Amino acid sequence: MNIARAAACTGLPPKTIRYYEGIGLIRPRRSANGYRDFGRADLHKLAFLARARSLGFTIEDCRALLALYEDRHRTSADVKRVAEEHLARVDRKLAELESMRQALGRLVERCRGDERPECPIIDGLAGGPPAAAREPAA
Amino acid sequence: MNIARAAACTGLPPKTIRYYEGIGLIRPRRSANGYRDFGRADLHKLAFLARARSLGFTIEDCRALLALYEDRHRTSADVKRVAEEHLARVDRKLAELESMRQALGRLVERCRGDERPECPIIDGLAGGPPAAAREPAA
DNA sequence: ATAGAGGTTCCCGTGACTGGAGGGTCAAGG
DNA sequence: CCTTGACCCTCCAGTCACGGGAACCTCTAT
Repeated sequence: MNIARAAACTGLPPKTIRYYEGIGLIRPRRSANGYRDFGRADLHKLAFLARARSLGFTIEDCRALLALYEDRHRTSADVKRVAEEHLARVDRKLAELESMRQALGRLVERCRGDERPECPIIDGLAGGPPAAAREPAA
Repeated sequence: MNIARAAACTGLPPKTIRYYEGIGLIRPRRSANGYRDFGRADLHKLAFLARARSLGFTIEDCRALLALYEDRHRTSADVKRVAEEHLARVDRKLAELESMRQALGRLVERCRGDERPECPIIDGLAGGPPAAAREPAA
C-alpha cells in the first residue's frame, strides 16, 4: 500500500507519515521503485500514533508507548506511568489556561468596547489597578 | 539602566529583552559603549509585554496591543477586538484540552497498573473497543 | 596587570510538523 | 512513441518564542 492510501486509512497526512519514518517511529518496506510500501503492521502503528498524538502525547511518549505496544512482556504499570505523567502535564496546562482565561475574561468584561480610548484592558496590561481599585472604596 | 537591571525590574530574562528589541517591539537607546540603556518608557513597555505574554497573547498580538497602548486616539473597541479573539482561542484550546483530559482520564482509570501486560490504555490507543465493549454485554 | 562580572553579536536547537523546490515513476490517452 | 497529470521521492527552509553557548568587548576592583 502506497503512502496516499496509508494516509487515507490512518487520517495522517503523507508528510507526517514520512516524518514519522524519518524519526524512526515506523519502518515501512520499499517497493522496487523506491516507493514506501505499508503493510498491515505499519498501518496499525500509524493508527496507534494518530490516537496517541490526538490525546496530546509527545512524540517521545509515542515512541515509548509504541515500544510497549509491541512488547508482549510489558507491564501495565509501565504504560500507566507514561500516561499518568502526561495526564499531570495536561492538568498543569489546564490550570494555567484556566487562570489565563479568568484574568482575560475579567479584563474583557470590563471593557466597554466603544469609540473612546479609555480601556481597562490596556490599563490592566499597563499594570494599572488590577480590578478592585475601581470599587467604591471610599 | 542596563539590561540586567531592566530584567530585574520587569521579570523578563535579558535574552527575551534582546529578542524583543530584535523583532522591533522596543527600541532602547545605546550608551557610548554600545550597551543598551533602558529608560522609563522602555520599562513600561517591557512590563506591558510581560503581562500580555503571561495572558497568552502572541507576539503579534503584543505588537498590536503596544501600538494601541501608545496611541492616544485608539478606541477601546480596537483593544477589545484583539482581546476577544485571543479569548476565543483560549476557549478553543481549553475545550480541546478538556476533551483530551477526559479521554485520557478514562483510560488511566481503567488501567490496573500492575505487573501484567493487559492494558486498557494500550488497547484504547490500538483502536480496541473504546470503553463499553468490556461491559457484560452477553 | 588581571580577574571576574557584566555587556555585545551571531548562530544553532527546540517540537512537530508544513510548504515548496527539483526531480523520478506510473497509467492512460492521442 | 510521446505527453499529460497524478503520484512518489529527498532535501531544505520556515514556523513560534525564545534559550544555550561561542567568541569577543567593557567595566570595576584588586
